[in-house]
Amino acid sequence: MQKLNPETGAFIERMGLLFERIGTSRTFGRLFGLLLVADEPLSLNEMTELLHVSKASISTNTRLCEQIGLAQRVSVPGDRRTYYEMLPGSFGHVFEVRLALIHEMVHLAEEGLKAVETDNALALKRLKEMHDFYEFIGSEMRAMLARWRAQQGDNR
Amino acid sequence: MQKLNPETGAFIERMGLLFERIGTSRTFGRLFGLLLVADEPLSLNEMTELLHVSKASISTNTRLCEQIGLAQRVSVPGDRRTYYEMLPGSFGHVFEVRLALIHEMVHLAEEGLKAVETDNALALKRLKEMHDFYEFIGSEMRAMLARWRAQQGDNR
DNA sequence: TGAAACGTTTAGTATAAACTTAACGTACTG
DNA sequence: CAGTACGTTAAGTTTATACTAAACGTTTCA
Repeated sequence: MQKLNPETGAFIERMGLLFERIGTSRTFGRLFGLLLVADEPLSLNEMTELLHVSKASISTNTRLCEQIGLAQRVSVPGDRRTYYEMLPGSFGHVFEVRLALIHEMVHLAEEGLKAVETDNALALKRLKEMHDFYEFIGSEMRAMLARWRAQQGDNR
Repeated sequence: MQKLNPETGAFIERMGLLFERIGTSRTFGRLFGLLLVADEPLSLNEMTELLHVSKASISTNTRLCEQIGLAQRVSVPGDRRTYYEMLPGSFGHVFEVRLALIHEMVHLAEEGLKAVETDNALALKRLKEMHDFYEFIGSEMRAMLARWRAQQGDNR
């Protein structure tokens, strides 16, 4: 992967913008996009050149990718560079981060129910709605993810 | 609602921090938290005092709440202030914003499939996974939300 | 042993987001 | 008609985030 065709470059930029909207940095999204379309594991220098981003930034973001479980390091005998490669199932990992937030919403709603005055019927009603909503959504989403993974396992 | 008890204040702060993590401003999250626990519609001045935030910021954020469909304006005859009140079903609205992002992911995956070289089997495989994943998750989530709403409707 | 390659870390910088202050327009009220 | 209340808008400031440049430590090789 010495060079990107223009369409692929555009795809990577859009990944950057979209990931920015879901709370990561633009560079992180671009990097994830690059790893997604790579035809082979990439070294830090390659990523630096393809994305026109500093070595330091790539180093930080690749390690972040690895920690989250989106990419893995690949080593080659007789080569001291470290290559990175996207892992299958990454999208599920991205999704799990959202699931964790949903569960925090459930807990927070419980805190709220304990916090408000007992005669504040409006607040109690709304907090109960919040609690029930996120509990419902959270458990459904977890089940959904499990179904996806089972289905993926079958397709191997 | 002249004053907040300390626990409710803590709840509001946690709402601020949690909403910050899902991409809004901290103040927006606090405001949403305040509207959630309010025992009556609140005026701009009340919100300013309860949250210790400037009038300008409250004005901006209440209008944002209204646009998204989280709150509604309430007017009182013989009173020229505007009051705001949280709407039931707000959590579903918050959720719909996420759904829109999922659909963008599907589109972006399609762009990617058109962009990469046809002999890049790895990229094609990953982009297909991305596409199928978000399509699956997106349609399931939409169905889930519809189920929630139907169930809520029954409980009225 | 000295030089080069590689990746990390640190220090400094740029930028975007969101706040406050203050000015403003409009509409009531005495 | 002057003064006040209310909400919006505009200008300026603050802050956090994420970048780059550069120094660094380690390893490899001539």
